[in-house]
Formats: sequence, C-alpha cells, structure tokens
Amino acid sequence: MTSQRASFRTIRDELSRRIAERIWLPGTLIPGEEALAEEFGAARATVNRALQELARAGILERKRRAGTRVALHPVREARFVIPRIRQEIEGRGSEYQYRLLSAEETDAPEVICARLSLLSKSGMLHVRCLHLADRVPYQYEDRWINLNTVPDARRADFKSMGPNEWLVGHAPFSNAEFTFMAGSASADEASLLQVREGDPVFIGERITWMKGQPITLAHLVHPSSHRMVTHL
Amino acid sequence: MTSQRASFRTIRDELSRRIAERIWLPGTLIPGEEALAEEFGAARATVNRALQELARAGILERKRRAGTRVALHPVREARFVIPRIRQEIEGRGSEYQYRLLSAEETDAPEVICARLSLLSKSGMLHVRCLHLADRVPYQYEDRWINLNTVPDARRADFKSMGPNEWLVGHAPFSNAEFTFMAGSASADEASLLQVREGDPVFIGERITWMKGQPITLAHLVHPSSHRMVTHL
DNA sequence: GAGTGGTCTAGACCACGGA
DNA sequence: CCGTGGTCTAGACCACTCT
Repeated sequence: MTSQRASFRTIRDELSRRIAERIWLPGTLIPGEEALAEEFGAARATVNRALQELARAGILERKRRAGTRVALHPVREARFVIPRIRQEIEGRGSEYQYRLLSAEETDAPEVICARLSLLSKSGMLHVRCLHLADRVPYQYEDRWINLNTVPDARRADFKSMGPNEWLVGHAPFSNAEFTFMAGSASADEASLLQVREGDPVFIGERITWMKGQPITLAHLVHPSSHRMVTHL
Repeated sequence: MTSQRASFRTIRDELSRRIAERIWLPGTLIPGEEALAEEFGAARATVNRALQELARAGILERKRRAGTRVALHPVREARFVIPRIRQEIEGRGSEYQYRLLSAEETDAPEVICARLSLLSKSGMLHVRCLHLADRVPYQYEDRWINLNTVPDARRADFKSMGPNEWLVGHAPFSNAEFTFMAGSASADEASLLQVREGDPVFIGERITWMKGQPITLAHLVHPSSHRMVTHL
C-alpha cells in the first residue's frame, strides 16, 4: 500500500526502498510496467520513467521481453564535476591567481602526437602555466593545443586568461577523455609547485575532441595535498 | 529543416549541434518547448525529454518562466564506474588473485572514528588484504567495517572473498563518498605492492553509508602505474 | 497575473529478443 | 511468435517565478 499520490519520484523511491531493504533480492524479476502502474495507480509512462531512472543508476537491468530485474552486479557509477580551475578555487573562498610561464608554436614531441593520434607534428601550440590558490601553487598546467583544429588560438592572449578558460569560450568539445594517476615531481614541477623533487603528485590528464578532431591535451599536476572528492 | 522523423534523440542531437556549432551562443535564450515542438513536428513531451537530457548534461539551463538558455559556464560532469576489483581485473583479461592479510575485531583509532563520525570506537572490524592481477600486486586494501551497522560481517569469511565483494552482496549502501589522491608508499605498503618505500602511490578512499549509518571506510592503494580513466 | 517548464494520463504503435 | 520495454502523442493541470 502506498498512500502517496502517484508520481515518478515516489514510485522510484518506493522501488528503490524495496531493493535496498532486500525485499527484492538481486536477480529478482520484478513486476512489469503494467502491473506496477496498476499497483501505484499511475500511468505506465510514469512507471516507465521511474524504472528508467533506476536502470540508469545501475540498480535495475531491463531487457525487452525478459522484463526488469534487480541488478546482480550493480555497476554503479558516480559523477564528478569537470572543474574549471578558477571556479574550483574561488568556490572554496580562496583567491585565484594565474601565471603564464610560456606559450609558443612548436613541433610536438612523439609522445604527444601518439597520445592525440596526430599525423603531423606541426601546428601545435605549447602553453605552460601555473594556477595558485591564496598565493600557494595549486596546479601546474602543461598543455598542447592543436592549431589545425583551433586556428583562433594563435590570436588568443594567454597572459591574463588560462587556456582552459579561453577554450571553453571558443572551442566547445564533443568528446573528452580523463585520466587520473599518481606520479613523482620532476625538478621543474617541484620548483613550480614548491615541493621537493620526487615528491608524489596528483596528475590529471584531459584530451578533448571536436567531432573526432583532437583539440587539446592538458597535463595537470597538483601537489600531493590535493584531494579529488565526489559523492554518490 | 530537419528531415528526420521526430524523436527525442534526433531533437536532442540537433539542438546539441546548434550549440556546439555556436549557432546558439552561450547565454542565448532558446525557443520554448511549444515552439520547438512545432518546428520539429513533435509533441511537447518529446521536446521536453530532449531538453531535460541536455539540461542534465549541463549544457542547458532551464528555469520556469525564464525559459531555457545555453549554459554560460557549462558545469559539465563526467561519470566513472565504481569498480568491483575482480571485474576490473578480469575485464582486462588478467588473472585475479586475492590474499587476506588480516581480519580482526578491534577498536578504531581516532582518525578512523573522526572520518566516519563515530561516537564509539568499539565494534569495528579491521580487514587488510591484497588484490593481484596476473600475480602482480594491483591494490592494497585497508578497510574498517562498522559492526554496529553490519553485524553479519562478524560471521563473514574473508579468506576467499574480498570484503568489497562480500559487502555488495550483503550490505547495500544508500550513500557514498569517494576521494582520490596521491601519496607516498609506507614501508608496509611498499613491500606489499613491490615498490620502493616513498614511491608515489595512487590512493582511493571510499566511505559508504546506509541511511546515515556509516558502513565502511576503505583505503585503497595502487602502485603509481595505475590509471583511472573515464570518458565523456 | 501570466508565461514557462514539470509532470501526468490514456492510448497507441514499434522494436527487440527470448521461447 | 508475441510479451516486454521504448517511445510518441495530444491534452491537461500544476508549480514556480518573473514582472
């Protein structure tokens, strides 16, 4: 018996409760949309929306003809926000500062070409900069921008605005890959981040594409005090 | 002119295209649902679904009365799968091995209590184990389980099954926090992971709750060769 | 108050894929 | 084949919020 008026939210939460409280065990075939619609006194479309949300969250598995089952091996996903460095820092109430270290058009080394699946190593813009929070080094950014895809970047002024900030405003991406890892600070990175050489660093790498054309590869290095936190 | 038959997918993609190709610039107020429905020859509900998906993805911002705008500061999110270690390793075609190092009921140290907001330090199960891929250390797991929330864990046998595997089957969580960071291998961790003491390690920490009750805190340490990858 | 998005309904047809 | 989920429609009412 559910006293609440029908709504995809209440239905979703009630079904979610039945799964969490193990009334429906993993692997159980749950009633069809029609049956649930009748039970909750709702339209099938409403039940459908509730079920789709749970399926998207990974706690239900739906197949035509076979029906809907409680996921046996819930492949749960979490989300993390793709931070824009200025917002990230200012959002915590810290003062954001930016320092351009270098920006030059040059040939890309082998590693970079390979990482971006580039045929030609020319027409690349190499930008290095530092982001600070409350005057303390927060992130060192080493970025390659593909001028063949984003020719406008040649005229961009990275003295006052970080390349990420410029890119979100001028070159939207359709596709991205994020990699996170741990590494050791090189001599350069150490002096910029004010840590000792060889100290652990948290590294994020992003590659973005627009319709299959690589836009940019960003190598983002944080001191080991950095935390990347997300909730589910 | 859109030649495709109306469907929330085609509408979504077409709107997405207009934004990506800067036909609608960030901040633009786009036509209302009714108008779009007419343009695409679809019902308003169909347009609504397309718009909702784009809003959820962060590229549109919708407000009642104010209409729908192209997001100025697209707060984009990416998803990552919460891996179950066995699947993660076997999914790459590697052989999974598991080794229990210790499991004992003991008082939790201050740090752990604080992290879990626990009032009492008793009734905690401390489990340490190692996960290997192709006989190479892959992850060292140091976990605290709250027996007050999950009393059944006392009778669990962690000799053949990792605590994560046991928990997903016996104690679903309603809420979780994930933290990722870089650190240095302690002497213990170094010998277990077969790296040198002080070498960088990639650390993941998860805390899970069931209805506000803390279930477990897992501290997961990977050698620095580890990569966490996700796409958008 | 009024305009916009948010949700629900009843009915319909379609597509997939298991039996 | 045919039952199940996937999607669409036309219409309706509601909720929020800007003016």
